[in-house]
Amino acid sequence: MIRGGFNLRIDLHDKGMRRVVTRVTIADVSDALGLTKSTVSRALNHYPDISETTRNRVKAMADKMGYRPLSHAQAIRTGLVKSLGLVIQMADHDAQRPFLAEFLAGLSEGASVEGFTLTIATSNSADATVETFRSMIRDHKADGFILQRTMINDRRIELLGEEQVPFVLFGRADQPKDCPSFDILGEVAMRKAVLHLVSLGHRHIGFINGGAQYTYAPFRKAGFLRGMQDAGLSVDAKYVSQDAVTVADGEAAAANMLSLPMPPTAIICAVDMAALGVYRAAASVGLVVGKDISVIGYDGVPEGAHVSPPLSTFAVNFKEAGQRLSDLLIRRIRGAKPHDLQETAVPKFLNRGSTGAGLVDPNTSIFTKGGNYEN
Amino acid sequence: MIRGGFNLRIDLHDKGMRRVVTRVTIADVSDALGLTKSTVSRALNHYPDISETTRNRVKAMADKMGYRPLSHAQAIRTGLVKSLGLVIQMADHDAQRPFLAEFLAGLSEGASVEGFTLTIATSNSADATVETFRSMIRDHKADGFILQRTMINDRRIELLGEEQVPFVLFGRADQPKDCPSFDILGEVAMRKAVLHLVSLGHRHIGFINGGAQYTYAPFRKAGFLRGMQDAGLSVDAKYVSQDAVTVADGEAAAANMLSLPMPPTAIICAVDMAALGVYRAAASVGLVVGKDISVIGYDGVPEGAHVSPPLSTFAVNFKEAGQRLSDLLIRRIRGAKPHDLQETAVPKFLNRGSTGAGLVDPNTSIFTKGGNYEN
DNA sequence: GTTCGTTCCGAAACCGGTTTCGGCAAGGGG
DNA sequence: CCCCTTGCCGAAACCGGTTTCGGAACGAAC
Repeated sequence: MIRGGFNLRIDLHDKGMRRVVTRVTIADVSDALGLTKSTVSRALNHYPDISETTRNRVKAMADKMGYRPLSHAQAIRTGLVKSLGLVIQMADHDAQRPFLAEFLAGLSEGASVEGFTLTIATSNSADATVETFRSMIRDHKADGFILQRTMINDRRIELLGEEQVPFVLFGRADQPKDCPSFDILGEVAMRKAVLHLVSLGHRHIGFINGGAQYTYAPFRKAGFLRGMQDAGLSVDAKYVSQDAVTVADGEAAAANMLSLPMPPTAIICAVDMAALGVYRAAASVGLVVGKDISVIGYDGVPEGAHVSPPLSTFAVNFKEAGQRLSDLLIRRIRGAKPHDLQETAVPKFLNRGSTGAGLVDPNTSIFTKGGNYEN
Repeated sequence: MIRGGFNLRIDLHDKGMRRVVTRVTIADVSDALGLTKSTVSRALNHYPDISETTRNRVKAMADKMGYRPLSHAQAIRTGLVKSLGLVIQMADHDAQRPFLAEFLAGLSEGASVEGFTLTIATSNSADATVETFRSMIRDHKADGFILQRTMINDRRIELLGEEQVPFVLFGRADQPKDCPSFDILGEVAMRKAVLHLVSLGHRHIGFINGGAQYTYAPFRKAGFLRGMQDAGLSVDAKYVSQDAVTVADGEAAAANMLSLPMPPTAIICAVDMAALGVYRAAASVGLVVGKDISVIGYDGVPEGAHVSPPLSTFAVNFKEAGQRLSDLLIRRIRGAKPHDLQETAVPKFLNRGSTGAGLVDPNTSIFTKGGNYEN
């Protein structure tokens, strides 16, 4: 069996003399200084029993010689591979897919700041996802994991909890598990959407919620209800629909609402793809979006910018999310308490033209109370 | 400094006795068999100096005990970390972004079959990309790299060549460097697009090429020219445009062509985003796509399915591409010759409605010769 | 002038594997 | 019967780091 790897290279300097060029190791550094490996190691790892003078000499020599510890060599003793794991579960309706690149960019940036890398895997089903996690944990491919698309009764949380592996959620856990997390406050967006429509004169507002298995759904619905309440409007169950994540889902749900005796003049969707379905339902009954009916989505998918009129929606900053998640996870790996590792952000409203005046004179203010959902 | 990592866990079995559960190592296996570590290692790694009997005993015991070698422990001796590297350079116009998930899925699948994982990083510029590669090579984060979006005079190829690091191209190299690669034959698609339009009666066909810095551009243009030649049509330089990768680029290029004395009745775009720009240019001069003017794109971006009429285009199977690339790269890492590691595939035409009859009676055949571009 | 406590570093074990080297036993040829 | 392969495995070094342990040197306290 031949020695592989490209850190062992042949150099053709010295008049054709083949010379094996190997990387500079900790022993090279210690030899150059007349110290031992252990001293150099401790000096570089901030052990307290190394004098400041020695530490400085070591540091100087180390980067003069271009020494960089090999993370997988460190790993075998420390148990830390300096890598963050991400398992991407493929789903056709996944609205996050267009943003995967940005999300990864954020994760990667956040990780590289602390010298971590990103190890990713994909899977095709929930079962496969759990198996992939098991395998990555068993082989210690990462020191911790990022879980996107938090679900209700999430098996990943269960598994990682049992195995005592650090993780961080993109989203919020349904149970009060006190998990490290970063979440976008969809409820704030949904409430804003309601108030925006109300200010345009709408009074009959429908709501099409997203995937029922995700924890975001109850939050977004709560935001919608809160907005309606703040506007002093009552909510009829017929104007509220569930579990629409695709264009077809959205179209069906909207077709239903639009066939009611008193159809809504505006529809808010918890996900953009459903909102694009509303466009189709509207078109098929001869309604012009932005005029006869107002639509507001959530996610900021690129398709929304190319329909007519462009879909007003709430854009999520996935790059920032990724960056924050990496940071939180690394701190978790280093021992921080979950309670100190919970952050949230607010999505940005993109007012692009799919909303128009409602039936009521916009000047008729009906606001009765404030509420703490603002921002 | 405290021992980190989650492979060292506390188990609370045995009536509250805290017991340290450590993973099963090669020494555990050899002890259980009364053999030495070295024998077990060689047995599992197909060394020829181990008897078949012993090898079978070792294998049986190893998976009875659930032994799995730690890849980073192996790495320090073998120099192989069993990981494939991918550096994603972010660019606003990147048409591959919507397909990143599929691409990663393919890469991940292809990698995991051989026990490899995927290590990814992102960068914001060409310079940053090169620096990221340098850093990943220096720290040996991967045994080889996948290079997507092959460019003309690609600095990544240069660097990886110098450093003698295995890599594989998604696309073809401009110079005859004999690199391992997987590529989609855009030229076949472009030729098909021409012949399709010609069969509909079009005689004045414009071509808007994609990013000039990418190696795909000359190929796609060649395919267009070949199609025109095969159809016996001459090509006027005014009907050929370069370097359009965004909607705005495509719109500008199309506006130009449409303002010519004899505007084209059909336009082929090397990238979908440019084709979406053609839609806009057409609309602004009152032309209806699919009727007054035909448009064909390339890539299969999701936005194309949501415009009206849906954009006819060529879809690339990114998942397959990723899977093939992983396979080729792993074989390269294991020593296969670059010459044996070159594959291609053909994109699939999605005839969705953005093309219509041209000015000439479709029954008037003008085909004179075949050519070897078919498929 | 001991004794004791610090400060700081070296020696050596260790992590979990792989690889080299050598040697024992069995078998074949002379 | 001896020698020389050949097959097969053990012993030990090795990979590049980290961590434990112990002790030398020094100053302060008694």
